[in-house]
Amino acid sequence: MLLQQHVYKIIQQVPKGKVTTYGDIGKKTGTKAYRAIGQVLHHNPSWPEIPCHRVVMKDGSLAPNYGMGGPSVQKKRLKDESVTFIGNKVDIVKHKVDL
DNA sequence: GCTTTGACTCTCG
DNA sequence: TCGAGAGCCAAAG
Repeated sequence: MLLQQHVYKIIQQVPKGKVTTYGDIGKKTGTKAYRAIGQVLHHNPSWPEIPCHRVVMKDGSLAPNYGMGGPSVQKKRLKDESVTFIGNKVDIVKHKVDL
């Protein structure tokens, strides 16, 4: 399966109110090209299909160059899904989904 | 068609 | 503990 499709599938498996990391996706897909995952998400089709706001860095930080108005929107969306924040980072310890 | 760069992570010094 | 280098995939120039 293409890495792209695999990544999409993993993200779709993330339940509401939970988040995942690039590293986890990479491990799940069995690839070490974490950058490719970000690249794929950058060119993602649309929101409902690919909730890239549920994908954060390993330490819980949001993407610095996040589109659609920057990380603020992503943060807002996550908050709307009952995701707690620690300063400007996601509470990855509590919300990191264990696939 | 090849080269460069990018929403990353891990390992070594 | 912090900084630098390597590895991998995909899209754009």
